[in-house]
Amino acid sequence: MDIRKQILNFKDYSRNTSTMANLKDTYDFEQIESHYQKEWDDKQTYFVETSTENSKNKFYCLSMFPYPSGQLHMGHVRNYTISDTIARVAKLEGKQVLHPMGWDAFGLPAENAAIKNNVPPADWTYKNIDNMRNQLKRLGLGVDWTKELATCHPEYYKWEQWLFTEMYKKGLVYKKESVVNWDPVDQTVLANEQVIDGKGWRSGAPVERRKIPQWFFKITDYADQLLDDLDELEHWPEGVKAMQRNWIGRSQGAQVKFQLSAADASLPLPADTQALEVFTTRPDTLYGVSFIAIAPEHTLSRLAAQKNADLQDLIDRMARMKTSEADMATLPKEGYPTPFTATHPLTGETLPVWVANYVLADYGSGAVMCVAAHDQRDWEFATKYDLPIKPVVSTGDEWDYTEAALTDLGTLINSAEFDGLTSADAKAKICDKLEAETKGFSKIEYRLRDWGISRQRYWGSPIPMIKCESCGDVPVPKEDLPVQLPNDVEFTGEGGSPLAQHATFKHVNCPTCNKPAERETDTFDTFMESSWYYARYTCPRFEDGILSESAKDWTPVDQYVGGIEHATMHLLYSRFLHKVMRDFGYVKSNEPFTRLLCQGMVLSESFFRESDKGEKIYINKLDVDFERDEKGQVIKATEKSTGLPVSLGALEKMSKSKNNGVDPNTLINNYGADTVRLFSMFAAPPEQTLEWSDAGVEGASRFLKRFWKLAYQHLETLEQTEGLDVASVDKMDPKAGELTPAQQEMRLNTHTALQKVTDDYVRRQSFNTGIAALMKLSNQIGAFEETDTQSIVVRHEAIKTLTALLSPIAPHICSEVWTALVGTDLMQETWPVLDESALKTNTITLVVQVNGKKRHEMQVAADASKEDIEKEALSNETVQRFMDGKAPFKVIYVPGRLVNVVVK
RNA sequence: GCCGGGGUGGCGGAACUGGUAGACGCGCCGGAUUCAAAAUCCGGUUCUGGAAACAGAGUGCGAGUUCGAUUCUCGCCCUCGGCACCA
Repeated sequence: MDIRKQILNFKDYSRNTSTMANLKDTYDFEQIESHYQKEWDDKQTYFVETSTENSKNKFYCLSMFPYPSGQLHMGHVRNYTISDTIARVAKLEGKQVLHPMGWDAFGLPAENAAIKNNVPPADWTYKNIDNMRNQLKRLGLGVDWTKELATCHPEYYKWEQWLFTEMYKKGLVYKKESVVNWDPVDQTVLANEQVIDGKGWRSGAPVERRKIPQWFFKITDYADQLLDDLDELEHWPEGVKAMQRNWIGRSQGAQVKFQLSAADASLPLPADTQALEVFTTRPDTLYGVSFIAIAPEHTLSRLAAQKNADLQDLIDRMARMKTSEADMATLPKEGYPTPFTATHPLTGETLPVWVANYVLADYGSGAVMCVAAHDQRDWEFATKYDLPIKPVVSTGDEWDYTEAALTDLGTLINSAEFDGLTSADAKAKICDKLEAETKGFSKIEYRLRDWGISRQRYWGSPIPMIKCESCGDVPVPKEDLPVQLPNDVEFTGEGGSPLAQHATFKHVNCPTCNKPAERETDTFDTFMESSWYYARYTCPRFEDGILSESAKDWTPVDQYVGGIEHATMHLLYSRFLHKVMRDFGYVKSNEPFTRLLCQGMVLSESFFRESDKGEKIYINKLDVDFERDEKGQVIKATEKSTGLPVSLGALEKMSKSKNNGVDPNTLINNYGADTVRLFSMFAAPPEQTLEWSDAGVEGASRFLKRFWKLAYQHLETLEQTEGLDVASVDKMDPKAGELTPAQQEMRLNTHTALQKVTDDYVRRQSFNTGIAALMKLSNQIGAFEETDTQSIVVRHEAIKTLTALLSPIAPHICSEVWTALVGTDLMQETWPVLDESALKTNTITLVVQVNGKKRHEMQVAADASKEDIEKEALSNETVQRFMDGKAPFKVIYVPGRLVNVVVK
């Protein structure tokens, strides 16, 4: 079980100079793939020493590590093929490539399996890891397995516990009450996904919101840095950066104080709630405030509910809601008036105080000032309850306030001495006035909330804190780390966390005063493990600290590849911990991931028929017969076993429940890893969704067979030519002597492809178009049938180039072809060198348009002058026909592209 | 609801900086090979009209900017991802 057992002994293999293998006449992927996978393992081809020296030319390529569910799925295949391709390109470019793999091994599924099958989570997880590692290896990934780590291993979580205690000492950790989903029947805390329609997934009981003390990281201390440093991330998708900016949600506004009074003498205001502090991003609309709204969980709401059964009902219903923002935002607006009023700080006006279900208790103070005229949510609420709508901003145009709120900025009206000011000026001036009268001040607020890291679960890293009656919260000292998870635990899914129920885990002596104390039984949020693993990969067995010097040299990650679903949380938390580790002196950079590629999901068609009860029964594609029309469109589908008609469902993310998953293992058995990799990379650009297609896989397989045959036939021709052998051809210069036009064209095609594929792989990361260019080159090589010596040399260059360029995608077949063609180890080779001279041509094709429509194509000399080109274009018969006898009004010439003749 | 993607032939996709819409692959159609089939090879394949040459239309919908828009702007529709305890 110990992952250190995975470390292999290194042998010193010299460069492979084995004698050239003759290719077999058929492509035997099984034999080739197992041979090279073994060879790479034996030679430790992908091992990299994470030394300072090597770091000067380093390339750290990382894919988001998988949760070890036990089954590799196509999403994994896609993710790891993308990162593997990028890593292999970098290796061919001569870089020191670190491409590690590990396991995000803590999480709910292991506990669920424990409850269901009575298997200890550790056993279940380690077994899954073994399975998945074997499956991953069959993909032929160029991964340095000596760097493997699993987050559930005590040697990993030890250091994260230690980091937590250091953060605690630096004041970055605090404890506060926070809401969880509570299942009153199972007496346990539920994750959001375990709450279905407001009910516990196992008990079916209505879930309650309950406040319990939990640990938080002060990520908000880093909010400005997290926001500002996004500008450094040139190679991140703009969309992801935008999502992070919105998530952090920095906004400039004002904190305004409203004095309260109680209208009902029997419900006096509590001593500590004589005023409400609200935050607004629109202080310019302060004169338009028509009411104040408070959250249902607010102290005043509960107070008011004592005299209002309907309000109490609303509060109860809200207490049964899930804690998610999406649920809150889609709720129809609902509220009740309270017997409290507020005084407008500037006008002295009396304003009603309402309870409103759209006010979030956890944001700010749980109260907002409502400007019905200029905020859409306030407007909806005001319209429903007939509250006043007071316009105080004008854009100069007429506005119908019975239709919607006017949310644009403008010029102030009905705002006393501020009338006529722009919204921007008014914001500042109103803040000044509030400040002068001590009724408010300007303030920056963030949407970002502190990161709650406590989970009431077993299968996570224990939070290393001890609660002592006399010393308070005491972090576990370094020498006592890690706080290990006990194995003797029972799983029932009831009664809360198994750790809290464990006989001895909880009971310890205080590290400070040695009196009996209680250990924290909550574990870390699993985002914790995934927020620093990339740094630990650089020194996974380092025993003297969280990170060795390697981490300074080998971070940041140069290329990170993973799913778009991690755009906000995982990436934000990682960026946060990276900055913390930087401030502690363990890494040097500001940001953990220099370049980010977010790959799309893998989708496939789903098929179903409806049962008598009207439920959808999903049927695997393999169990369906199809009838198609002459365009290949499915016109009829029936279930093989029953003959019943089957409906075509949507194109959906592969999942068990939709029965539309494709098993990578079966595919590798049938077609080989190279075909599966090729299809995954060819079928769509990496960041878009990928639609699975059996026919497409067949196509990828056919291409590899054609490629094989091309190489095989080339070698045959070569051997049959007198005076030639592979070794001599490989040393001959393809551009020596006069080339025939066909040979010149072949070289043009080869180097055009080389140029395009290099650009597609490296700059654009557009692998599908790169592969398309290679398929085109392959077709061109197939059409080049000359057999004279010079042509063989030209073809040799073409096939060698094709092999090298295809190798990051299909490494096994290319290794075998390369060995036969060149005799060296392709994995030790470098990227082909572009011959600029091969790209030169004498003539170019130009398009001639009339009024923007293509009407003619013409060949011109590459160095023809603008005048000559325009003259020739205008003299063309077709062009003249479309000019309809009129004189050209304007002629637009785009060099190398087109001539556009404009007539009126 | 808020934030961020996506929408192009029968299908997946290409067109990179506003300049030939449909590269490459799949499917389909025709042909070669075969006793036959599979496999393989060759040719065709956006739609409409036309025998063809050719013409017209066409990138989710509606407007706009431009000599020229899949690409830029504005307004919609559909769809996918995230929304803080799935990872």
